[in-house]
Amino acid sequence: MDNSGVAAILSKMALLLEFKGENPFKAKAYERAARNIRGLGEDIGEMYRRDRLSEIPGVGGAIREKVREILDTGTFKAYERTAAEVPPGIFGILDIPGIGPKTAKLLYEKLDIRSVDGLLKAAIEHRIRRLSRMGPKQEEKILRSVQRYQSSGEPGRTPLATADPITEEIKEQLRAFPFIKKVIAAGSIRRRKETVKDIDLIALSDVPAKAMDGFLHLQKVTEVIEEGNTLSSVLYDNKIRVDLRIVPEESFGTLLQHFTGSKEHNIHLRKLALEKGYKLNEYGFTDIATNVIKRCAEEKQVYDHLGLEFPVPELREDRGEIEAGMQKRLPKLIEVEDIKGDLHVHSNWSDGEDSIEDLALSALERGYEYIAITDHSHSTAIAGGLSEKRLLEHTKAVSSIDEKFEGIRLLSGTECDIRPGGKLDYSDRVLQELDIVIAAVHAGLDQDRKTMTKRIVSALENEHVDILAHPTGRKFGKREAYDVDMEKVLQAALDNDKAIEINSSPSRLDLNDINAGMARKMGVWLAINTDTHRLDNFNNIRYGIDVARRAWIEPQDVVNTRHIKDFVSLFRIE
DNA sequence: GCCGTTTTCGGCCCGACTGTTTTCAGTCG
Repeated sequence: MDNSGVAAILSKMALLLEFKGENPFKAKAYERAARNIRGLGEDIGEMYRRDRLSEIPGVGGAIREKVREILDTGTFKAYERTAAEVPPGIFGILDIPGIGPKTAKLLYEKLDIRSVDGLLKAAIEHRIRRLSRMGPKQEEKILRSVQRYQSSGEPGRTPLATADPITEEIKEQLRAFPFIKKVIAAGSIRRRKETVKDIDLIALSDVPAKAMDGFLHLQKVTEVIEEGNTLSSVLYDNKIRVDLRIVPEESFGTLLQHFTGSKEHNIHLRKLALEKGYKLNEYGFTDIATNVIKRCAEEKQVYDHLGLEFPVPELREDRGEIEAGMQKRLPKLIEVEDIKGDLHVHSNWSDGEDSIEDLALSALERGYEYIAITDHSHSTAIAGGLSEKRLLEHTKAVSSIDEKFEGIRLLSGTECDIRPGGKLDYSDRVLQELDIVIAAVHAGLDQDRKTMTKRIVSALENEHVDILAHPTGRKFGKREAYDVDMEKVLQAALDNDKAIEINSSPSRLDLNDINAGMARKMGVWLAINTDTHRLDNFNNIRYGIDVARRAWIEPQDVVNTRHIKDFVSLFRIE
């Protein structure tokens, strides 16, 4: 089982403990352990084998034993015992926004509500309002929340690339109001997380009431979820929840810091503040001895006050950035401008829309020094994969077009299928003619972990392969990553001097931030590519860079930050 | 259940908003 599988069971245990009303700190302990395992840059199974589970923060003696049990048996006895005591539908109920463990417990004990459907029925029949602490408004709120939950399938997270334009649209409208001085996105959007639950905005205004009113009446607001003086929350365009907080100028920095999160980062920061004698909240530092409040207009002052180097938002996940900040050893992260070329580009020779000439021109305009034209191989027939004969014609075409362009080097390449048995789609004789060979899995995705791992590793052992593309195959909303031992794959890449791709396509982002972080720690080369199929796809590089930054990646970790001269010598291209 | 440069026991981040409440519990981030 992989890290997220182990974390999922521990999270469910936390929910069960909360539901049962046990010591809330015990539930929190399970949740914390789950979170840290999920965000671990190492394979949990490997840590178990090396007897290093106790190194994980939040994993003490008891949870360590449970993790061992999960890895050995797929579950643990205490969980099975606890889960057997409650109806399985409880997890669905707890998933509904606004319903927490206390409410779920009340509904179960008093009304025998065991599922989301049962909850809906009880709300319609007005049985909920009669319970203590409930009332008509609560009942109505639950009803709406259930209906929204059922109509959207699940509360769901929105891919960052979908949320970005919506955020810009709202910011633009808010900025048009004369009484709003400044609007900035905080939360997971600012941390550039791959998916976001909601859009967090903070705004400066001298007339908060007017600002809030303007927000609540934006044209595409479909529902007001919460309404307050400093904080309101709406459903925007029936798609995504948007929170707006109006903040005073003198505390802007502290508030921005607070609302950027992550929650885990903030908790750690506040503990640190307490150790130094301050209570930290979104308004500033309160000196516990004197009760004097220090507010920060600039975000950096918050970190300065604690003696920390400033961590960019992408780092704020409590994955070591606070410790590194204390030692002033934060990484100097890669930026979009560091990218000098794109190594994964499709032309109209296969399933791309544009000619090689147009791709070259567009890349040149972006200031790139090189791109590799990597059309599909023949197994991917649905994408117009090239036969060996066509590939050789393709290669000739690339070099003749290359001669026409000054200032950019066109590299001949392929995105070559790794067949189910591990063989490549082209013979070595053909592959050796190419400048860049990308290997990738496109079909036969349901192989078991061992077979898939062996398949990919054998491709990495081929001397002509340069890069492994989209290493886990996941696509948002379409399919999960296939089962593969990422640590073994990365080790094979390291042993054979291959690069691993961070695919910037917004539906892929593969590697993700956790796996990319693992690759970086192991010292594996990375390539950040767009997998362009249409000229404007080149812009997606931003999203690959986001992933890389969240993985603490610096320019020197990435092969395509090299200038052309260094790049061709690194890949031994003539 | 975890954790410790005041602690191996007694804490565990902090506040806004809502609804049902005459002072607060539950949920969320």
